[in-house]
This record gives sequence, structure tokens and C-alpha cells, in this order.
Amino acid sequence: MHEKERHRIILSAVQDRPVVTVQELVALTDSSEATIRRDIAQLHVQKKLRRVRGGAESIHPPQFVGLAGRPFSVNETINIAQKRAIAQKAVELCEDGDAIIINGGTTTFQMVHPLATKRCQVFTNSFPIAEHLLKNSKNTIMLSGGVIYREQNIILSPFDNDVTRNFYATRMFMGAQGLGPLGLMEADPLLIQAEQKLIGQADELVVLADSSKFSARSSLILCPLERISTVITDDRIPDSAANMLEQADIHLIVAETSAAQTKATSNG
Amino acid sequence: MHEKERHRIILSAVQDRPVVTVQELVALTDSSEATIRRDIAQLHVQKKLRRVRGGAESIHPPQFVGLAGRPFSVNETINIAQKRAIAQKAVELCEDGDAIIINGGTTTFQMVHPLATKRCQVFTNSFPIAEHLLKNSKNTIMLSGGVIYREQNIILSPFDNDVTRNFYATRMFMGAQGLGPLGLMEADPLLIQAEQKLIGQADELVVLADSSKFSARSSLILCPLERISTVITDDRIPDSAANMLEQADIHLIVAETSAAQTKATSNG
DNA sequence: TCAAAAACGATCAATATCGATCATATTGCG
DNA sequence: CGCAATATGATCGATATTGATCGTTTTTGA
Repeated sequence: MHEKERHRIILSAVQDRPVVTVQELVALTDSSEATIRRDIAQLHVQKKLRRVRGGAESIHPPQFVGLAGRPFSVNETINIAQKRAIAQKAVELCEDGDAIIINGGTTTFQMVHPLATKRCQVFTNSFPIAEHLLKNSKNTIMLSGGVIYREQNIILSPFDNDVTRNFYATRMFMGAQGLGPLGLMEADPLLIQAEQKLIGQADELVVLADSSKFSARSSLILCPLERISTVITDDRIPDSAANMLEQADIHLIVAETSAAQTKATSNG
Repeated sequence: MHEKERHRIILSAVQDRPVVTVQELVALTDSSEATIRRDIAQLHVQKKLRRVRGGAESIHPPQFVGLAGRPFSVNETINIAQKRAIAQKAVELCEDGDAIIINGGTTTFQMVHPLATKRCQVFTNSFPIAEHLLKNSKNTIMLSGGVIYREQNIILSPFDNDVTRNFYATRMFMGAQGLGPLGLMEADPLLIQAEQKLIGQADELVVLADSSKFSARSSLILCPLERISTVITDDRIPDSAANMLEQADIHLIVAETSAAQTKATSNG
């Protein structure tokens, strides 16, 4: 067996499981311990894996830090003040007893805090949202079934016949990657699939989009503007975007980012 | 078992309860007290957990225990040693890549710790099981859709057409309220509904029942003995029960409650 | 308060793993 | 074919990890 071939096998094995032992790799590649050690040492200096006593481990998060406290570690902190204010406005649309759908996302996740004091029927495809509401509120939680995708933190079923079809709500709340004249735009095909499944299960479609989303562009169009009933954004929305929404007959709610008074726009 | 693997199991165990004892971890990892102590000391300086006398505790502040915080606060601690040993045996039946179904329950929940080092395709109707495996393992997690019932901690759909029907496994693992000549018995109608939905979606039905379950009786019969392939119990199973299972041609696995052996307490 | 039990820390022997070295095999090239 | 360069396998002393023992400290319960 050639060196490259062993390396491929080793890297493949180390990605599968948190830690692979030298013995396992010896059995896997049918070569000697010494060779495996040399390979591991090589791959270690190449930063392809981390060498540990007894074998090797993946260089990527050896630790599964829970998604409980900080569901979306990367995106969560950007524009957090705007997202909170927007989510607050979104929850203000809800009354006890309402049946609502919350699509997974970093902006919609912020709805969980104001929702803690409500008692709604919440249908979601987001594991973190369900988890948080379950532990910190008395809302009735309904979850879509399917595979849990770790990266996007959503639950998605490849089948069309899941319980999603049996739930109908007055409002659906969702975020977006971008919002332009062509409609609602998204970058991740997986999210597209999840969202399209839910759109159509609610009377009104409420889009939560901070003002940065009006300049973002993505390749995939999720749905046209006509489908949107309401857009909630922050007070930095450009006039052009506001006009666009007005012409599409979309109800626009602007959340004052009180914390972001750094902008110091005395409203008038 | 290797160091990293033990650490994963320890961290997994420390997350679902306020404190884990050294003894529990010894049973869970099949290593010595000294090693566990050393591991805990290591993880302590790494701030992955907090070392306390008798074991270790989670570094994160105690969760909201009020609503639905800890999975099964009441039942979880009774017969815990037996349940762990039984769950350990159950996981030994699983190999990487297997598709398995885990029905919600306090005994089956204990499977999450040994499962932390596996990579199976796990379908479950239990929110806590899904949550724990999602955060502490690389298994693929699939969830049934529906309403989350807080008291039983399971997800249940009143509809027959959910994704459950689209998943088929080699084995289904489930607990039970009682196990007698008439078959598998359950007390909660809600659980009956959930379990009957899953039975039939797997080749083999594996029942996890500690020995106290053979004397328990409930009003509702879930399925006859013939449907059961394997029963895993502890070493206090009465001979009469063992005979009953043998006559029903059920494979019986007895888990040695090793912790009880060191104590050498003649049970009474 | 005292005694028993449990948990702890330190130590040591057994085991597993490692690193270095040398022998052997394979490859490339003149 | 011969030779050098490289890769691989084997051996052995060095090092690290593990499990057991034992004396000490802390907790438990009367």
C-alpha cells in the first residue's frame, strides 16, 4: 500500500470518529505500527490531524460544546441588538393561544426570549428554538420530524408526508439571507428546502430581516415579494428598500434599536 | 478504552445530571477509580467540568430545573446502577453504521452515554435523548415530528403519516412498565400510542427491563411476548421470569451490576 | 464526640506506547 | 546489473499510562 493511500485512509478514519488508535489503523491499512506512527507524525506537522498518545484525533472541534447556551456561535453575535429588537416586534404580533410557525435562524431564535411569557402553539423546525421554549416557557411546542442537521440546526425531512402538512398557523416567522425586488433570497439549499416546506402552512408570512439584508444578495430565490405579508426590520433600512416594500403592498414594521442610539437619530 | 474516549463519556455523563460520582464513571468506562480521578483532575484544569468530592459536576450553572429542565428528575435515580448496566449491554449490540430506534424512557436514556463514542443512525421520539446525542456524539439523529409532551418528554404525532413510517431499523430499543406472560405492559396511554407507532419499524425488538419490572403489573398490554426478540435485564431477575422468557424463545441478556458486586451485599 | 465508611493522594509495579536505530525491501537511475 | 535513495518492518530501551495498594483525610451516622 502506498503512502498516499494510507494517508487517505487515516484521514478518513480520523474524521469518522473522535479518536483512532494506532492499532485500528494498523488493522485498517495492513501495515506496521512504525509506519502508522510515521504517518501520523507527518500528518500532524501538516496539521491534517492532531497526534495524541495511542493514536490520532480530529483537528476539528474535539469538543461538542452544547448548542443550548449559544445555538449559532458564529452568526449569533452579529447585529445582535437589531435582531433582538426585531424579534421583540415579531413577538408583539402574537397573542396567547395563537398558532404560529417559527422557521429556524439566528434572527428568529431571538424570539424565544420575549416568547417566554406567552402561551402560544409554536411549530418549529429548529431544534434550539424548541429546546429553549421547552425549558423556559409554557408554550405548546410542536416539532417537525426528520434528520437534525447540525450545522444549520434545523430538522428536515426528505419526505413530503410529515406532520408539517397537518399544521396550519395564522403566522409564519422567518429570517432570510437577503430581501430584494426579486423576492426573498437564501444561500443555503438546505434552508431553502426547509422553508419552502413551511411556507404555505400559514396565512401570513412575516419576514424578520435586519437592514443589512436589503443589500445582501444570494443566488437562490425562495419566494416572490407578493407572498410576504409583513417585514420587520430595524431603523437603518434604506429609503429605497422601504419604497420597494411599500409598492409590493407589504406591511413594514420598523423596530427602534434603542440600544443602538449610537446612531443618534432622534426620531421625528 | 482510550483517554479521549473516556473523557468524552465523562463529559457526556456530567451534562445530564448535576453531579456524577466516580463510581458511576468507573462502571460507565470500565476503568479504575484512579484513572477516573486522574481524568477528572485533567478535565478540571481544562475547565471542562468542576471537580467535587465524590465525582464531578457540570461547570455550567444549574439549569432551570423548574419546568422541564432535567429529563426525568424523579424516576431517573431509581435503580440507576441496573439501568446503566442494562443500557450498556444494549449499546454493545450496536455497531457503527447501524440504524436503530430508541424509544423514550428512563432506562433507554442511559444508552446515550455509551452511545457517545458510536456513530449510528438513531431515530428517537425522545427529546432528551436527541438533545444529548446531538450535543455529545457524532451519531446521526432523526426525530419524530409532533407535539412535545413535557411530562413524558416524548414527541407524539396524532397523525399516522409522519416520518416514522419512512424509517426502518435493524433494532428498536424500548423500556417498559412491566413484563409478564401476557406480554409487554405499559401504564401511560400516551406512551402506548408512541410505542405502538414505532414497533413494526424494526426487525428486532429489544426490551430493556430491570428485574423489578417482572413483578410490576399494568393494565395495558402493548404487545405479546412473541414480538420481542431480546430482553436485557439485570442479575436479580427471578428464575420464574427467566423461564417464562426462555419458553417464549426470547434471547435473554443479563447485565452484571458490577457495582453491586464490589459491595458484596447479599441483597435482601 | 467517636467510630466506621468512603474518598483521596501518593507510590509502585505492570502494561502500553513511543522514539531511535538498524535491517530489509522497493524504487529509480545510470 | 549495480548502486543509491527511500520506504517499510522489527527490535529494544525510554517514557507514559494504568491499576492496585496503603496510609491519610473527610464525611456519615450513631
